[in-house]
Amino acid sequence: MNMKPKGSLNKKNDIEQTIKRAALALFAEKGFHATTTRDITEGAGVSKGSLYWYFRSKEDIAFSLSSDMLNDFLKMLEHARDERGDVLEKIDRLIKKVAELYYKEVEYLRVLWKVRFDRDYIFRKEYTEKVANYYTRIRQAIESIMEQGVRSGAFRPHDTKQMALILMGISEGLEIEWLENMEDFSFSDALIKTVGAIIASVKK
Amino acid sequence: MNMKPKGSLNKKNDIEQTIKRAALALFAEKGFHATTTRDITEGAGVSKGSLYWYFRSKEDIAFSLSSDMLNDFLKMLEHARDERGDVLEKIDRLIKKVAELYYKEVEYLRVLWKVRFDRDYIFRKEYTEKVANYYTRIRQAIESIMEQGVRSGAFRPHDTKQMALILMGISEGLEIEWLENMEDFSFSDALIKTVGAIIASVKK
Amino acid sequence: MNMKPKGSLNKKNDIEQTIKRAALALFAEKGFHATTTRDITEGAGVSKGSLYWYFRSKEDIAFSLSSDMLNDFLKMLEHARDERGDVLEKIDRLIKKVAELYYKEVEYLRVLWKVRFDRDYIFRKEYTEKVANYYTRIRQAIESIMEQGVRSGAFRPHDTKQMALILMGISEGLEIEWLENMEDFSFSDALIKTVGAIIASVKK
Amino acid sequence: MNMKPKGSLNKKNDIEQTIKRAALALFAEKGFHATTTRDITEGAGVSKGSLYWYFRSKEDIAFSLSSDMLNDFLKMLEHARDERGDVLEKIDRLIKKVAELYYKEVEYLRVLWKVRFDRDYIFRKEYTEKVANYYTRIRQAIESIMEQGVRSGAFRPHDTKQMALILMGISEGLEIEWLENMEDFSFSDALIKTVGAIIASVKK
DNA sequence: CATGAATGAGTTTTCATTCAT
DNA sequence: CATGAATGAAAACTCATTCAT
Repeated sequence: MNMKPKGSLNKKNDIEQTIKRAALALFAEKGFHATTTRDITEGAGVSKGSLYWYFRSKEDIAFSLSSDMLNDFLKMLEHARDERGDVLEKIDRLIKKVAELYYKEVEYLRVLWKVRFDRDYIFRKEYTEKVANYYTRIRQAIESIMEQGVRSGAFRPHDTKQMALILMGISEGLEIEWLENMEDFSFSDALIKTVGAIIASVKK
Repeated sequence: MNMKPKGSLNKKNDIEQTIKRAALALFAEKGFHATTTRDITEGAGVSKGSLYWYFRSKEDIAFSLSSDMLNDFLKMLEHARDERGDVLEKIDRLIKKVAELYYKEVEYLRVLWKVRFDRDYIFRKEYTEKVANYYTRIRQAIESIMEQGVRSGAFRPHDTKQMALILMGISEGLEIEWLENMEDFSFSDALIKTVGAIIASVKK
Repeated sequence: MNMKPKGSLNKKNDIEQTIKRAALALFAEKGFHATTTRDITEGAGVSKGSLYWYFRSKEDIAFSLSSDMLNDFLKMLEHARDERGDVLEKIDRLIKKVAELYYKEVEYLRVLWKVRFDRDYIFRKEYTEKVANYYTRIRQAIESIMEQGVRSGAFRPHDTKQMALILMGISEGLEIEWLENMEDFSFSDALIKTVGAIIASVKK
Repeated sequence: MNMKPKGSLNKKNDIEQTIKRAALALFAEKGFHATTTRDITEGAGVSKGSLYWYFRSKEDIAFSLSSDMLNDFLKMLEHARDERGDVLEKIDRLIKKVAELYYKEVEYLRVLWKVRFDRDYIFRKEYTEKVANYYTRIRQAIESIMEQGVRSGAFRPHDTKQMALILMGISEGLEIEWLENMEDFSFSDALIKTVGAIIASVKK
């Protein structure tokens, strides 16, 4: 017994993953526009036909990559939100996890940024909305955590939506500076320090 | 009185400016890639030939726009740096001015971001280096101001380069959130609050 | 029997050849500059994409055609050079073969001339050098044959390089006059007569 | 008295000549297509407007240059034809004069060749016919000289048209080789030697 | 006469996507 | 499923020529 029941499925996933890996590296390095489908197929060692068998379009690959990362990130946040325990500790843990994820997935991060301001051009509406949705849910998760803080008495009442946007902004801005000054800038230090200062300002 | 001094000179600048204005709006809306030279010439009401009479390439227009904004921003910072007076007050004034500039020139800001992560693809080396230079000088100006604070005893000694990168990151992150959530997010409030918190953390 | 060995391979060559044939006729008639890629694709009944699948550029097609002809010509000369036997007979045979080739490939000849004096403009360095190389090797082959004549005692010692250039010049000049006065000028007669007279002048 | 009655006319000719000189150098170096009207105006230090005041088109300049050279050449031939005296001496003198002219006007020669095989593309019909006419008259003049030789009993009867085309061809072929191998090829030597050999073959 | 800004038709080339094999 | 040849719309850019000043 013990037959491989999903041989072909695995193979399918293999090729799909190979394509994504190649595209990830290329998008991260050169961006979406500068990367041609030819670059991707050559990088992945597959044919044009295969690329279009597994993905509807170049855009689809980019969306898939973006989605993976945003999904991971969102899950992390929602998990933190749903977790019980002290808000301050929760935030501490979260920051560390976020930094960890970013350090591990720099290429994904790069792709996210390369794509971000051209979203409307790169993705069709269907996708753009999904991406926008991720960002909304990310913000909402952060908002919830801040609300938990307020409810628990750790923070004094404040405009939690505004605070969530600020916290997102901080994280994003530090990401950018980190990606452009990797040698002499520690993202995790900066994030801890900066978020710390902000949180301090709403502490009771 | 009040005669127009030089008809033809004005006309020249007129067309150049018209092209830049049209490109600004288009780049801000659709980004560099999605904007065709045809879009620009139609938007400006000029011919292809005129576009290429005043600019060497589409890239050249984008660079010119980016440059304008970065220049203004850099001047503001360097002016603050060279100004005498209390560091804290200086920073307060600066923040207000920056916010003012951004509110006035949202389109420029948008173009800057639309172009930022594709720089290497959009601009050739010659230009990329110039742009990179602007960012370096911007960081250095911020650094200088922080050093002034340390020397004057307002701040305790700290890694001013890191701090400058953090401050840039904060401003940038808030810009992004502002550009994407304009209705319910006040860039200037957020900037004041966030920078305030960070500065507080290095105050003596 | 007589089956077509490889369908798809043939097809590939078919299109490539069709493009070359169309370009040959057009270049010969109108020259390189007056022929647009559109002319070629329409003439060949293929799409723009196909043209650029088989050739890197319009220039590449012109080079390919030039190369074919120069190659044939060079081979003919080098074969004559390497052949044993009496020099005078060798030259006689060669002249006949050259004339034969030209009569058969008038269009190629025309393209060669249409392209010759704009080489530097039409071809980039990479190609120009290859073309220049052909001409050098052609001259050297002729030179070798003349040296054989001197060594064998058929010709008296003379500047063989100069002689080679003269012989090339004669052939080329007669080609030109022939191409422009085809009705009332026999290239092969003229070549036999003229080369005969020159050869006579170095005979012992 | 002694007023300059044709001041402006001279000036007119001056500019015209300046433009032609600049175009001559450029066409000789880069050819007709690679030379833009901008190159010419910059080379001549005049405005676009001036160029088009003195010449109807770029083509017109090229025609004017070609025409000058062909005219000089034709005059030389027709003068020789009309001159009395021994045919052989006449031919000797002519060859020397032709060589002299070519050595003096290499740039003109280059332009003539750069333009020759693209004539139909560069010149409109009106001009092409004029150029073709020059070549016809050149051939006819040579033909006449050969006929003189036959009539005077110096040459034996032969197809003088064919001979004229051969002589033109020889001259042209040697020109080409000379232009492409100037360092180690003497056009005048080669012409004397080659024409000598041909003429010898029709001598009685 | 002189200027040079303005024109726009026309050119080569790219590249995401398809589909017959 | 896999291949890669074939497609053609679309893009950036050039440049001879004109004409208002």
